[in-house]
Amino acid sequence: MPRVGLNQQTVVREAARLADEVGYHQLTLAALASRLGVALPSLYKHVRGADALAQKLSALATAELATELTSAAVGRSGGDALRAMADAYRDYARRHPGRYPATQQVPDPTDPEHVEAGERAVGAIFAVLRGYGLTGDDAVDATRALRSALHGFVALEAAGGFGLPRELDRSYHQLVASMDISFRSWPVTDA
Amino acid sequence: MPRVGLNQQTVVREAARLADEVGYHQLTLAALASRLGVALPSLYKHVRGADALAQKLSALATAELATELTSAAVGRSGGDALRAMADAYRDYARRHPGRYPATQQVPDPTDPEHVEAGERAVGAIFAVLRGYGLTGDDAVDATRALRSALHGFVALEAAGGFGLPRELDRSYHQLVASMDISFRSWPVTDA
DNA sequence: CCAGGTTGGCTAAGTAGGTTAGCTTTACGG
DNA sequence: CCGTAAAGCTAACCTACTTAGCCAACCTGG
Repeated sequence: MPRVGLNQQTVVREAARLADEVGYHQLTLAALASRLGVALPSLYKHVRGADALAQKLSALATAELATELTSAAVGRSGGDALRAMADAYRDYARRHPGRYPATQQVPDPTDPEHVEAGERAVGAIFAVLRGYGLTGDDAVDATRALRSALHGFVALEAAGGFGLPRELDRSYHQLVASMDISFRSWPVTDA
Repeated sequence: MPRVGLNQQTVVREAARLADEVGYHQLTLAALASRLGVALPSLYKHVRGADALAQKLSALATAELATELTSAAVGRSGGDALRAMADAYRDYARRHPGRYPATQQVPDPTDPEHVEAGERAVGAIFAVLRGYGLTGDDAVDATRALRSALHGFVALEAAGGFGLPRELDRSYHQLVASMDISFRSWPVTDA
């Protein structure tokens, strides 16, 4: 039996590729093993099981997303940064339909890289909002609002929840523009 | 073998209850059958399988949500209606953590009740936005924006994606208030 | 250069969930 | 009160995940 030479990184990377092809929920250890040219139980030498693989995939995708959000915003500020980051967010979700859902898994506290990736992602959003002069509780609320809007749109779009795919770009731009306006006069109520 | 006297409605209703208790993804035909006091394959006399059950559950939950959204908005208009509907939306998702995810499934075109429920739900949102003077493409964009914001928040909240659950009410109210402001000056860009 | 030990691969076997086939028996309508 | 539609059953099989335990390939040190 010739060795294939896998390690955890190659396994998780291939899982990401496979997920993008067949969909997050169709990612299966059996398919992954056959793709890697190995019998299914061999995967257990590299990942502790299906749940652990999903967690590692989440760490990978979250790190990628954080990086793309960060670099989209670099050198910009205000509405400019917001639009660039929002476009990068949706773009990532569409280019990686299998990885994106993994980013919604809450980071495994025992995996420092995962935790760091999560912090980097929300940190990128936080930084953009600081450009609007938002800090403290206001920044927390605004971050949650922005994450909600972006994730909600992207999730509904991916699920086909908007019916006909026509004019989705325009709808998204309106949504982002409306958040821009809101952030300029945040907080929007004194509650 | 005494008959239990099931029919499709009782099966789907019990599935909804079970889903709320154990979670949407933990809903299993085996658990449902044992809950109904029946052997697993007997369920196939009432639903065509696990996928069909999920679809019927979606129809049920969508209809419930549509009804609650509609009655929250009745007799109100503008920001008042928006806030009432938004509260009803989040409230439904929290009271029914197992049914809510089912509402995101796109309606089965071959199930008239399901289709009607979906139309009623987005119709309720549409009606509130007409109170802002929005029609045509603007109303489409605004509806998508509102659905994105509400679903995004509720999904992230349910997933524990916001970290500590502190001050979530305040964050939600800010989000809704910001949408209210945006809708008053919609469209928000001429793109 | 070969002798270990480590480890990556394997097969076999078991669990859980879903599905189909086909039988039995209840319950109801004529 | 008989015949039949259908509600329930058991048995069997498929896919997916997991664990146990074996074997061989690779690396390292003597």
